[in-house]
Amino acid sequence: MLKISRLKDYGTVVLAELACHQDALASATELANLTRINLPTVSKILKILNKANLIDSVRGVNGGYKLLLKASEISAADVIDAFEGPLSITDCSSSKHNCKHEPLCSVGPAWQNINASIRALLEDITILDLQNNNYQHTGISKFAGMPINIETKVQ
Amino acid sequence: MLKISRLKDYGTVVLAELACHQDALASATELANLTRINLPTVSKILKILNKANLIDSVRGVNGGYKLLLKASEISAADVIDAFEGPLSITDCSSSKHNCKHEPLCSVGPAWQNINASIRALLEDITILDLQNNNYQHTGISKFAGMPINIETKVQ
DNA sequence: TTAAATAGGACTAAAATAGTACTAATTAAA
DNA sequence: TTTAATTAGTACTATTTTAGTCCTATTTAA
Repeated sequence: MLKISRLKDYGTVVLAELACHQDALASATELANLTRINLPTVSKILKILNKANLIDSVRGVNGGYKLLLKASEISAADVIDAFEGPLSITDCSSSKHNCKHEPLCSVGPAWQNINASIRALLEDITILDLQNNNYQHTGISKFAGMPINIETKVQ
Repeated sequence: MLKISRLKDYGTVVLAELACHQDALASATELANLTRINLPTVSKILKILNKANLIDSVRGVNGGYKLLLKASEISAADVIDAFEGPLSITDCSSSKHNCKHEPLCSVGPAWQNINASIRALLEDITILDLQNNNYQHTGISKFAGMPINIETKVQ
């Protein structure tokens, strides 16, 4: 399936929530309550986002987290990168080539372009866009009735 | 990670190989040799593609597979659909909503638009494009030097 | 000194994925 | 009519990835 993991999805939710707090600190506990995501999971996500320099942390009593950048300056691609480094749609769409199939693979190079396109798409979407749901794409209308039917799984 | 599975990637490779054979039948064994993908795996892929009506099969001695549509008529999205049904970038980007977070989730609706955009992108790419590596996207140049570094894993 | 909070890492459990193996059905050709 | 080549279908196992939890250390305000 072409998908981002649940943790990354939650990552955007937590960032969006942090954006609502502007420069005020929010603790992991508060964020867990606000987002209804379990505390240990929120905590884990915050550590990852912090390590990726998307948020700032303050330890000790009354500590917490806040955004280091504005919501409009954090892209969906940044979030994905925070969790695992730059994305790649297939193993061989990476720019490093050492796939044993490569000499025979007829489709590899094209995936690299596709990968770049998807990345470009995700670079253009910010946490602010996600919050406001103001992301629009010219091609959307074409798929107005498209049959998406992945089951929703909650923790 | 935002990625399609290896099996789907192989699916495009096998389809591209079949496209080279035009209307002649190619057996699973031949295709395995040509693509260097293990026979049992190629066999599994062919069954899936057949079930999805992307290819035709003939049983018995001298049997094999061939494309049902032209390479220019099969999109990357078709291949993904064949393996698992329509794609969805996050659980909640589906049009069916029963996520317990939904009443509080600030980002869900936007993911649905992003999902549609990525799907539109993949709908526009055909097996022929993949073969010829002639897929081009206006945004690519922007990411010419982008740091992709996912390790390549081969079977 | 204490309590609230983050940091980091280790661990377990669950889910997804890949790959393999086996049996049945089909068909051309000997 | 028998045999061998070939696909169909299904079930199984192993591996990998992901999610989630827990514990201990560190920091800091009160």
